[in-house]
Amino acid sequence: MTRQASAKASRAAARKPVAKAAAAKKPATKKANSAAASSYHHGDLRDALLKAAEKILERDGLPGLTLRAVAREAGVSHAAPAHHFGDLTGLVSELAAIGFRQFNAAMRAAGEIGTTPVETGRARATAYVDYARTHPGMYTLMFRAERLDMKRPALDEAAEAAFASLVGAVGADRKETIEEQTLTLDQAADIVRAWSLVHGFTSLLLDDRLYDVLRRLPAGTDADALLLAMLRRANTPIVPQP
Amino acid sequence: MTRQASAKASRAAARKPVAKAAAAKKPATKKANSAAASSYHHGDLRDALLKAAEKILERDGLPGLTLRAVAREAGVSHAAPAHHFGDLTGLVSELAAIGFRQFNAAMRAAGEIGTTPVETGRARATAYVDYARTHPGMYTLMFRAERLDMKRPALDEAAEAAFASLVGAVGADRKETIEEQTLTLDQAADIVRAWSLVHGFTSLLLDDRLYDVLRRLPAGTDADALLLAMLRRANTPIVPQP
DNA sequence: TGTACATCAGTGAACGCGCGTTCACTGATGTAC
DNA sequence: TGTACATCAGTGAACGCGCGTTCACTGATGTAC
Repeated sequence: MTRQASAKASRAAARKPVAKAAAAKKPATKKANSAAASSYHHGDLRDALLKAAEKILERDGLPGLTLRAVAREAGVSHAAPAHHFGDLTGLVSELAAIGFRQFNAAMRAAGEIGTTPVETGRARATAYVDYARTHPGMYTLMFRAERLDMKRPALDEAAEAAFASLVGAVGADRKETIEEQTLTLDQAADIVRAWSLVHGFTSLLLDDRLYDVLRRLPAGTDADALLLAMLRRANTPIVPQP
Repeated sequence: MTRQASAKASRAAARKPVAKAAAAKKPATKKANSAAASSYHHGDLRDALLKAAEKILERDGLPGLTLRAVAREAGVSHAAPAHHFGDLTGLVSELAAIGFRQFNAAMRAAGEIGTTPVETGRARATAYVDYARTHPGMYTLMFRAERLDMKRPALDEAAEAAFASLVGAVGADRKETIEEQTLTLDQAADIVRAWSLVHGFTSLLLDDRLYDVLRRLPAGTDADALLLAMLRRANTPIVPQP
């Protein structure tokens, strides 16, 4: 079966099975489920569309993420997503907000690890790269999509929260509380330095640009080892002092 | 006049003026110009298509770079680019190779600046960011286009040459000649560290993600100042030693 | 010097595709009475 | 408890758009003789 044919088939049939599955799971909770039990009204389509969008994003990449593809994946008519999100920018921006929340949660959890600043920093950096590797589509969407509307409240809020975490972490390394509203040049430099280092590594890794380095290393040295080595070296001056 | 209408008009008329202009410029040099003087055979269409592609890339971004748009910009039929490059991947890969050559030349020129390693490193980093800022489309194409065929000889060669420059520069900082074929983990760590730092900064800058930092800095502090401050800080440990 | 001819760069019409958007519609929901 | 009705989530047909690809073709070039 071709992909188109399969999509066509599911378009016709998917709505009912989905509704039935939901109904079978919790058949009695009427108030919460009455909508989902129907085959016409989905009940929680907005959420289902976002889940479908994430799935497509990770499977087919950003170019595959279209309103029609999302509708297809969710088994609804192709006009339904526009109903909920207005246009692709709307959907994609809401999806990115979810990404920032996931990402921020991972960062904060990692911040609890380790007893020394060095250990904690390492844990955070590793979590950063890990999130990007397990959610490459999301990461790409969050950090380089031209299509995002950063002024959307949900997205703006989530992105600001992630930034605040970064600022807090750098402040902790500097043994101070950074007043977020006005940064000194030194504080900004440290923030941008940490961010650039790990974001740059992540970007190069996702774009397959570290291959040239990795293949020249002793067999068995993987990206994780390279990241840790880089972080270790990052604690020494780039240019040796005379 | 709408963009479509204008494109339509130029499609019909552009070939002749172009040929005439070329003929007027060097009317006598027969051998070099006999092809360009004709209105049917372009003479150097391959080159003209690449120039048109670069123009579109910088003006409309990667999504605007299509075979048809390139043909339109060059004033030839839309089937002509396929004739020269096979498909979009071919054209885009050749274009990226040009980008890597430009980029590498800029890096090497910057490497001549400065008398101390710190000054030279700063010049190189600045040149790196400057190239990306003056050629954002090209930079994006080179470092994140999924569409590139890195196995194309021209592209592979140009990208490898740029990488070799980086390795050489890091080797100079380490006061050693790095044998490119087999890296130690420490050498690789330093290479990736320098690259990640400047590539990360560049990516965040191009994607407008440094806005949150810049707007919190004293008025007048621009991206250049932030870059220099970051490089200065990068010569101290991330986490202060106890 | 002139002519015939192979080559091939570039044309333009045609095709099918997937997309976003629009819009009159349908059918389930929940509230007012 | 039952009925009427407003609401609105979701449908599906239709539209126009730009794209890549194909292919028979045309017209300039340069070489062979």
